[in-house]
Amino acid sequence: MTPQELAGHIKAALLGAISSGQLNLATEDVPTEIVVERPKNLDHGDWATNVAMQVGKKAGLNPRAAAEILQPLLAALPGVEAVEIAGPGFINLRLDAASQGELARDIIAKGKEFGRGTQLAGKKINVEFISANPTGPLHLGHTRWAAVGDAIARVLEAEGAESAREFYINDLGVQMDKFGNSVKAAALGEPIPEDGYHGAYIPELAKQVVAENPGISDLPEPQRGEAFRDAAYALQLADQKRVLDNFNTHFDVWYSEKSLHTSGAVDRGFEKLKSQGHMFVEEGATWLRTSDFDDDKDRVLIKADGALTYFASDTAYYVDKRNRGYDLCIYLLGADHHGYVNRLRAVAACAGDNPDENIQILIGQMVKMLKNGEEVRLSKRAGNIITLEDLVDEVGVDAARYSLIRYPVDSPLVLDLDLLVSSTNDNPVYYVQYAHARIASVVRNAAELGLIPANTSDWDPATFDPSQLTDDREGALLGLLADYPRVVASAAELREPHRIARYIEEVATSYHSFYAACRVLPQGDEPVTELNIARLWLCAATRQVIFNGLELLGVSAPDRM
RNA sequence: GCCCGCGUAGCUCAGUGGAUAGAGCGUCUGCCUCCGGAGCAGAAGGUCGAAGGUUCGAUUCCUUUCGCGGGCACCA
Repeated sequence: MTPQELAGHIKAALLGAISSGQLNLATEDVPTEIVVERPKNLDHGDWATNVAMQVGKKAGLNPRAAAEILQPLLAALPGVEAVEIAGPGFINLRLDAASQGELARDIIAKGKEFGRGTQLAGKKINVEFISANPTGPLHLGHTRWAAVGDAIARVLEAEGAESAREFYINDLGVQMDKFGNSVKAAALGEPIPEDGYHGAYIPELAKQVVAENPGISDLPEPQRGEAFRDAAYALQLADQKRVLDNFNTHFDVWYSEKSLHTSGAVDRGFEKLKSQGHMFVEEGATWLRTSDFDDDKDRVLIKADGALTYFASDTAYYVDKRNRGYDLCIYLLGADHHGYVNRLRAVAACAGDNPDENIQILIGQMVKMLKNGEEVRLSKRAGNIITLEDLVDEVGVDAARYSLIRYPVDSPLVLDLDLLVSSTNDNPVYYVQYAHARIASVVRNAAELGLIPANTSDWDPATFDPSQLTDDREGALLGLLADYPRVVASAAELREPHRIARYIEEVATSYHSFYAACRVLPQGDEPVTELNIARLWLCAATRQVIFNGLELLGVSAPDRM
């Protein structure tokens, strides 16, 4: 029995108590969602609910009295072994082994589908992240979002949303010209302009541009400058794509800022804003009255000299996303962009949307790398910025992704490289992957011994007797596995994939504990028992949950390490 | 000055109003004749920055305050 099913039963019991007159409560005072949780302390039971405390007051009873009315009704439920009232009015439920163990069968039947939900079914969500200038390698700040943004999209999809990962290419403006001029200068052997780009990748890029474009240095200006800029841009963007692909983050849409202007999207955006009545002209400039909606000042769209601001692109881009059919636009921005939150929300409001529904902006704090106890500041590739590739070179893709996703994004993150390459308990990614590999090994051995087919999809449900799983550690593990769908749902709702990571770490811990105490395979020439088989089902179910969880993080689940 | 985030064990950090506040590291004590010891079992370690408030109940929500980090543009 899953906690969701249990919650349904409890609600039915509650409604039953009302209709039979045992409980004097209006049906609209029945909570729509009954909270069923794993108690922190498992001595309290397998599951706990606080409904009695929620409805007690409304029913004119103290919480314990309300709990006492519900107690016999819950005790009569199939699969419920014991019901206790504790503390201020918690109702603690204990399931019998068979009912609790059924879950393993359910998990194996569902496979990769286990844990997926429908909370966001039918929603089209645009998740925009990284959006770096194509003028250099991706740095550590981008890297955090490369991992977390992708994981958020995966988690949203697990709850039924149709999500698109989108990369906004800032390919317009003076930065591009500075970049082009820097590459050109490097190619021509001239000093790179003071305000240009000085990373070590610039001369390399220059070499490549010249090699691929014979005669480019001999073009007349301004064609030469443009040719350098465009060629370097193409190479740099391709490099960003390559790096991200290698990082297991695959964008669905690469959206060019320049194309906003050439496609007429900017004009359409302005029309939209004008039609909503929030644009005005003052001192020769055209403004958007964002201060109508919580922004601290109005923003310029068209400068007095007729040039468009960057903010104009932002507004057009938002309107364009909505025109492309996204119900919700999520922006994942660095801490240095936090001043954008209110103005972007105001843009949504100015476009006639609901900022609480159609737009969401998440701010990620800074990332630092530590090596030998000191902050790493120098990159081989890019001089004084650390790149995504530097991190991957040091620790590999799995450890990099996992450790970036493992923490909530709103606190600054310090990655200790020495720890991330260590193969022990203190390195969470290996701890989790190890549990997965260990289970795979047990199942492999079982198949070799002829206990069970190698592939779980060939396992015969009739051979599984869940009532065999009576050990406390088996119960603890099963209860934890049952919680997985709820963890995925809350990770999706809160856009916090780190919850998945923390959860599968708990699963790994619980599994190791079970494994140490409960022998799975028969020893020596012992006969095969139903208990052996039941434990194999539990092992396979655990492996599936770890696998599914790692997949939502974009981290591999190896069968051998 | 104004805005945002963060203050939880010696360290790095979890904890979307619930029971005795958790994990890893570090320190200390145990466990390899058999399924992967990259593991397990246990001990010690806390005025949840501070003060008020809301609540049956606050680390969690609100106010004030102290400390730390980040941000303010007719830049991109």
